[in-house]
Amino acid sequence: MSTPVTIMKSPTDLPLIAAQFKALGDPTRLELMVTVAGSANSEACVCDLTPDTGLTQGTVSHHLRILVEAGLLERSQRGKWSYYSLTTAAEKLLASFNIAIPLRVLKQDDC
Amino acid sequence: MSTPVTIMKSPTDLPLIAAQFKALGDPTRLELMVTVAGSANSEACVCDLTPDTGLTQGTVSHHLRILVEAGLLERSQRGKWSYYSLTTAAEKLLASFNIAIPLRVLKQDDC
DNA sequence: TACTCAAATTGATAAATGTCAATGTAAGAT
DNA sequence: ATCTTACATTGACATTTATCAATTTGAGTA
Repeated sequence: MSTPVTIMKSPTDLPLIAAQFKALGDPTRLELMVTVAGSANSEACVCDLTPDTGLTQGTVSHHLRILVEAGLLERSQRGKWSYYSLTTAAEKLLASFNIAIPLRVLKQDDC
Repeated sequence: MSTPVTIMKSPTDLPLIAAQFKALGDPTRLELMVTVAGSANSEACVCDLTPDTGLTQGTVSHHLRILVEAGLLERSQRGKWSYYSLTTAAEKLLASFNIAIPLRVLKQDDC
């Protein structure tokens, strides 16, 4: 009988994980993540995201870039627009915190 | 038949959660958390934690204070020593990331 | 081609952060 | 009472960060 075992991240992973935590450690960026997660098709463009924040478009682009570099958002350009969506890593991460992840993401059976 | 529902944090919680992420977003602090989690009785004193980091004792105390203020560590003084241990919030948080939480913490039935 | 719109990038600046050396504090030991 | 030991705090400093205003890039449009 196999007992459940904790899969432990190797110490090498810690800086990478810390980088993800750091990226989420800014209220604006966490709000961006939540907004993206709650958007139609789980994606949003900069013009959708900017007004909510009360910040400049350039600043929002900057935050989005940080989230992309942390592996939490993906960027896909269609026409003039850049659409940002959660990576699977980010979905798991936010879901484990019960942070505003729409049901669609969690109920994987009917997707 | 009830369908599983995501408990969504209210937007008000986001700054608090961001603060916890921020506290964990430093490699040194994340390493401190892991070391504490892996220590005997899941607690450690500053003198145990300092050498691993390669940092000054004062700096380590500083980081520990930040983790306490974020609600991730608890401090209990016994004699000359200050023992730091994970809060239950921190245990859940790290466990959801499978980060070096000893089995003892996870197998709640035999505690 | 020239124009428009969305987004990225640059440069500047004020604020926050991580770190150390030095000092302060408080509890046990001599 | 004096001395150690463990830890916290302070002050200083270099680096990083969040932000804006302004400019550039790049894709569609007239």
